[in-house]
Order: sequence, then structure tokens, then C-alpha cells
Amino acid sequence: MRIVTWNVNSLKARHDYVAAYLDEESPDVLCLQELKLEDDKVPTALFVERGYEVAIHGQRQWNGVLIASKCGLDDVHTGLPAGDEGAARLIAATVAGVRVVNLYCPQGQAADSPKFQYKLGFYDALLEWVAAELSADQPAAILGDLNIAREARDIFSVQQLEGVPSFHPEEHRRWDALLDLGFVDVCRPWMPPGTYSFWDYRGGAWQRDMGMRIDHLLATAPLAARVRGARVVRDWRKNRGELRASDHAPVEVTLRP
DNA sequence: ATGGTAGCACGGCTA
Repeated sequence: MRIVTWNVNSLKARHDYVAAYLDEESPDVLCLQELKLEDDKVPTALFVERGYEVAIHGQRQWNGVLIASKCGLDDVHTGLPAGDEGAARLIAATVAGVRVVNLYCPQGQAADSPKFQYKLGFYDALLEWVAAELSADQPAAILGDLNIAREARDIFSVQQLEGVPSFHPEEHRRWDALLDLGFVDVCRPWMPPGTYSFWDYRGGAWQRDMGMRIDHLLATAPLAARVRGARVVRDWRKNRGELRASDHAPVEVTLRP
């Protein structure tokens, strides 16, 4: 089973691009972030016509997450009970016996901004929710655009990003707390230093390979034991003719049954 | 040089 997380930066703008991706890659489970569409504007046919069931937590203009699955989709849950201020940033569903939590975590803007405090509060609320809702003994995945790069090898320059949101000690503390609840970064072993999943549109970051690995899949031990591989599919960060790419590439994890 | 680009939606916010 191949499960993918991908921040598409507007499913409206990316419709044809995502269609091409589905036709060529055909993952079993696709978790998208930053739909920037409310529920009833999401083009569900894009997925249904290709054999997926879809669960959506949409929002106009910003945020929005969905899970598309070829192997069932049960017990859908949306939103954090506290900490997300109503933003559509979390959707969970059970897929082939795996509890999948798809997240779009706040970016944080600048360390001295209110947005950064919101980000830290979001993570605190997430930690509480995960502790209450998930068990380390069950096959479960927390995946998505977590907007945290944990280690120096996950960013293009420590010098430029030290103390900046996405590479800030307060975020690293919360990342570690999440792992302490029984989760493992299952991509890490498959990704050499300098493997990134996001490159800013600005400043020629893609062309200069100035990226960050902020899109992740964290798994409980029973699920981590099933991981057979993980990759960032960089081809899908490239424009395809008229079709413009997102600023994130898909991250794909392969599981054995 | 407080930039640069993209998306939403048409001014300014968010990333």
C-alpha cells in the first residue's frame, strides 16, 4: 500500500496537475493539504472517477484537508476540539485498519508574531488530542504538512533558519513530545541529508535547492514495522508545461500488508 | 535594499 501526503497549495489551481499525478502515480491513499476550497467546492469527481472514496474538511480561501482512499474510509473525524480556532487543519479516518491523521499545521510566520504563538498553541492542543484519541499500540499515522524541520540535515541552511518558524527550539520540543507519545519518523531512514519536501516559490529556492523537509509521516511501532520505503517525489515539484507545481512535493510511504 | 512568488480575490493577507 502506498500512502502519500502532499500540500497542493490550492486544489482549485492544481486540479489538472493533481489529475495528471493520479493518472501516473495512482497512490492507494492520498492525503492533501491546503485545498483552499470549502467542502461543496471540492472537485470530488477527480477522485471518485479514479476509484477513490473521499473525506473532506474544507475551508474557503485558506487551509482545507482531505483524504482520498482506494481501500475504504471509515470513522471520519474533523478538527481539533481546541487550538485550531476553527481552521480546517485536521482530518482523521480509518483506512485499511490504519488510523490516519492528516494535518496542515500552522506555518508561524515569524518567531515574534502572534501567528507563532498560534502555532505553538496548535501543537499543544494536538498533543492533548493525540494522547486522548490514539494509542501507541494501534497502527496509526500522523502525516501531513507539519511545518517543522527537526534536524539540521532537513534544511538548506542552519545559519539562515536558526530560530525561524519551521526550525525553532519551541517547535522541536513539541515534535519530540509527539514522538514521546509513541511515534516514529519513518521517512528519516530513507532520506539522506538534504532531502527536502518544500521549496519556497520565492528567491529561486527550487532552482537553488534551498528547501526544507517539513512534510512527514510519523507512525506508531506496529505501523512503522510495516514500512518498506519512503521517498519525496521531486518530479511533482516541477512545472509540467502549462501546469504549475505546488511549492511542496508529494511524500510517499510504502507499507507491506 | 525588510526583498522574492504564488494563490485568493481584487487590497492585503498568508505562506
